[in-house]
Amino acid sequence: MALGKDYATQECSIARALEIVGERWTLLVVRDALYGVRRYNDFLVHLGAPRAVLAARLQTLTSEGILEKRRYQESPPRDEYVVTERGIALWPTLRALGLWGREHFGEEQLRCFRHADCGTELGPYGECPACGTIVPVRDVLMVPGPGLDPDPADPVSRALLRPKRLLQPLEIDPA
Amino acid sequence: MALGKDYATQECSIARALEIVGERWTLLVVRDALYGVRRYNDFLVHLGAPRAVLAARLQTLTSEGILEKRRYQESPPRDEYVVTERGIALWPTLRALGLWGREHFGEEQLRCFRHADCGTELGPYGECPACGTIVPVRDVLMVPGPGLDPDPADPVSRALLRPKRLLQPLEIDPA
DNA sequence: CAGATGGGTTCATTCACCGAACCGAGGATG
DNA sequence: CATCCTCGGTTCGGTGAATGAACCCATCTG
Repeated sequence: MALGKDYATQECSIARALEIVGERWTLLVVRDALYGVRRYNDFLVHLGAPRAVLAARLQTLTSEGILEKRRYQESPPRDEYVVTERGIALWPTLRALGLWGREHFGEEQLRCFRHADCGTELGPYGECPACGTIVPVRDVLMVPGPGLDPDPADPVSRALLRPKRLLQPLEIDPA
Repeated sequence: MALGKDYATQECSIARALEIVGERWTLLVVRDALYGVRRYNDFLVHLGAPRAVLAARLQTLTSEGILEKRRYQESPPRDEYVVTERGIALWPTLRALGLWGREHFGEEQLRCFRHADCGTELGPYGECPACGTIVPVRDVLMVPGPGLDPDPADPVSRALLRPKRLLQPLEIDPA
């Protein structure tokens, strides 16, 4: 966690994980990356985090192999941050955390996750109750739930209103 | 999260969850509570967190209904912090996080979780592969894995070496 | 050429974390 | 009955991270 006192004495994989993704904003960056956000500016707009903090987080996530920075156009040179397998592997954690948050502190469902192949809503562990299998992240379809603001201010949130598969790059309409 | 900028604009259950359990040390306190730690001093010794921070976290966790503070003896008056159902519901999150940490950053397994009824090691979602059911947290048996230091310095870590069920109050030997 | 865009860096302020010291109630010890 | 010890904190000065606003620079666009 790169603070004065780290979790080094902990001898625990949870602590080790938190050293990497336990800092403020980090898990939300990964969440957005799974939702298909890839560009610095889109993260910035959607998260509302300070620019310096975002830059630092993208840096660490990249060096830890959770995101990958890659050039997607020359002239002007532009990079995007794409989530790797290691980042995708955080999906069960984020799923569990989101479920806990909704069940204990949220009223309405904000986002709904379905098995893209059959349309069934995912169970608590990311499994498809109909097919009886764990749904790969690429086959998860995210659709807005009833509690979500239907007309958000920022274009990234607007783009996230459209049903889309996880990991699919986000398409922002010029609007 | 009670910082200058909170996650309020996020409209997301993950962000809401992180506002509550996303601060430094918080998830480790919950982890210890699930492991059976209940007393201020035991948390202190095992975590190595600053006293003020620990007190603050126990306070928030209690007011959020994740721990419950209760008198377990008069004279001298002593309280313990017992994890509630809401706290127990964080088990899937911690399980997923620990698994991710071990698979991607740990070498050896530090702790092993088994179905107490049949001894089978839990699957990634906390299910028993033999029985085919999700194992209730109370029926999870925690045993030390090969990577765990067999002779730790503090008495809490030593007590956690003995196989024990989750939630079962920790017994520290006087030693 | 002026302005916009994308992706940052710099900087002063604020705030949380840190560790050490202190504190008070209530046994235990001699 | 004076002292020490334990438990569960609080207080406090110092440090380092987060914040938000400003600035920067290369490249398009009009």
